[in-house]
Amino acid sequence: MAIGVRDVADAAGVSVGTVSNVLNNPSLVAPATAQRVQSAIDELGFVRNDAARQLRAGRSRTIGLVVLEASNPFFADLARGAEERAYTDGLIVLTANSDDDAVREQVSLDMFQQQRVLGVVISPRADPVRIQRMQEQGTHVVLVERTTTDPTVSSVAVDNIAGGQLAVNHLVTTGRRRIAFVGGPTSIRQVSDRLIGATRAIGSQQGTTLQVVETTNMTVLEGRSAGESIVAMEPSERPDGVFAANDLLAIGVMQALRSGGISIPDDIALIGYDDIDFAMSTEVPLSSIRQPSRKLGHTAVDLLLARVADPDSPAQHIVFDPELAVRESTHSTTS
Amino acid sequence: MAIGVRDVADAAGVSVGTVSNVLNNPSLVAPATAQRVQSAIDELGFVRNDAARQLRAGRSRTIGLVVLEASNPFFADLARGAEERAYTDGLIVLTANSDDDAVREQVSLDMFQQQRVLGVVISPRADPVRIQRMQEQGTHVVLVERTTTDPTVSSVAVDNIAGGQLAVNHLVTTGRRRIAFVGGPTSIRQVSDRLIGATRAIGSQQGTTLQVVETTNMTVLEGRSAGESIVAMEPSERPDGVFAANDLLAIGVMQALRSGGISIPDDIALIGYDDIDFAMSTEVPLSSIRQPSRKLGHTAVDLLLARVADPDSPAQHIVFDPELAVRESTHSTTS
DNA sequence: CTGTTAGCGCTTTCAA
DNA sequence: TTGAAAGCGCTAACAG
Repeated sequence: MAIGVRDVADAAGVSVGTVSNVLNNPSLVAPATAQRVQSAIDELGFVRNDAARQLRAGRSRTIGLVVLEASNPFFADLARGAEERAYTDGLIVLTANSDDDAVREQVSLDMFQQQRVLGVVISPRADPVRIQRMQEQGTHVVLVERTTTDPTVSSVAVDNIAGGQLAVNHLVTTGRRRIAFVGGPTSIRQVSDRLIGATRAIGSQQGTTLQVVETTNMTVLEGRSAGESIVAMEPSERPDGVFAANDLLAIGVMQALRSGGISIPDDIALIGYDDIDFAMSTEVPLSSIRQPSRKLGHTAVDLLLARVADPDSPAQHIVFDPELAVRESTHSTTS
Repeated sequence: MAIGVRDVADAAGVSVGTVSNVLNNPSLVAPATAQRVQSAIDELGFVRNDAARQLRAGRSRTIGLVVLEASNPFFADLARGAEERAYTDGLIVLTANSDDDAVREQVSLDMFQQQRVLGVVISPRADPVRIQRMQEQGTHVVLVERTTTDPTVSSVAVDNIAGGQLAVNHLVTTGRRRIAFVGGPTSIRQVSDRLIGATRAIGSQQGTTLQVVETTNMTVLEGRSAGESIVAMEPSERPDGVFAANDLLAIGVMQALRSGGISIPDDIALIGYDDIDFAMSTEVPLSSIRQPSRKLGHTAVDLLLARVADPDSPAQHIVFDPELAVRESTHSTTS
């Protein structure tokens, strides 16, 4: 039924080897023959079977990418960067959503290994043992936004501790004293690192306090409940500065505070994290900590391909610095 | 180097056929044997080679999805819906970004065909001839948000003409008379349909006018330039109601109008399209036309699998109705 | 219940 | 410059 090299060869009056050559090593084939074969291909509508190619090659031309949450613009941008980089090498990126679920992540990794991907780029989570095993089995791994003690695994990240410090320092500098950190679960490394940074910034300032409002995930909805719990606090207990572990949460917090009649930034200053495109378009433009998301994806693929090209090359660890983006949501009220 | 069924068989002291059976038809294998084989698999770290499986099966267990713009939350949601549906059947979704570029779309479709995907879900664009050819070659196609004259292609869509009407009727009902449509390129079917709907709504109302501000794409940035051009107009020429062809554009328009000192909705009412999650979180909460994005993805995969299961089943065409979501950006000023 | 074996469609030596 | 033939790793008959 399906057209294969055999059919093309017959139609062009050549052997299958020749057909393969016009496909892969055109220079070895006489122009006239190549022309004839090409016509046959077009006429019959021949489409190469990638499975067969891979089987021979032993490896596919794909890269696996596992993200925590594809609907978070930060990861969408990251994926974008990875795809762009892969595209220039004629590689394709398979994206999988873990939804921060260990099982789904495992399933995705299994599939990727079965596909014999060149390598895998993984954002947070992922069992270190599993990762090590994958590398032993020849599937290269690059970690995004997560460091590891395993010296054989490359990683690319943004300094989350510095980011947390940057955020809280900014709040304190603009006159806030009672800071709340909204985020969670803290089992996510990025979250705990940002919290560490926040704590550190608080520690170096007299008369400032930090309270933690833990969330179960990092969505707008969760942000809204966190915001509601802040609205419900005794005014004397209430923070005057909120640092949300990502922009989605911050947006939710903003919605809840405003509908609770609390003014931003007058009553409470608010800063997010990631600086997604929408941050500048929220009700009150949101201050945030910018991460080079696209570049992260791009660099992750770079690192991966470097190891594919030379498996003996040492693992690399690249860390980018976050930047503070100040907008209205943290404008100082006392000049 | 890599572990194959052969190695597992040797280690377990059985034949390759038996190994294959514990993998695919466990019920045919004696429990004790199966146990032994399983141990060998775990011990050796055997990972099935999907390419080989596919080669035998003739088809892969993947579905291809081509979207216009993965960074648009509307498409992200759509993809999400498709993935969820696919996951329940143990299928994986390969997502490709066309960026509204015909070449990239072609490349993606080629890759999908080479992978022998079960079928492809395509949002806008796509050459009808190419689609027909793909179907002839056995790759099923489902169109999203785009109808076709080809009776053999299934499609799922939201009625864009109705949506356009809904939007403009709402503007007119709340007292606006000089309406501007912001969107483009009009070569995108969704855009032209929404414009048709808008025109129709205008046509049925006395004393209303419609002007078109065409954009080259549908991003926040383009929206901002469109907004700036509106700000630059003579006040007497300026519209008092703007209908943006998607929310990203609307957000850009909002930014430009506000920084140009134009009040929303007092001076100009603004309505977008898609009702992405962020629409309710913009500076002025944005009215929009809601589309069941997730459901679109879900349904598209349903339709695809129906045809995979029974290639002779007739093509289906499902059309959802859009809904009006009213928020502050269009609140009537004159009560 | 288990073993043997013939390919799936392609690439790639090796000869001619 | 082209052809013939040997697999890549797996599954699915078919025998035993």
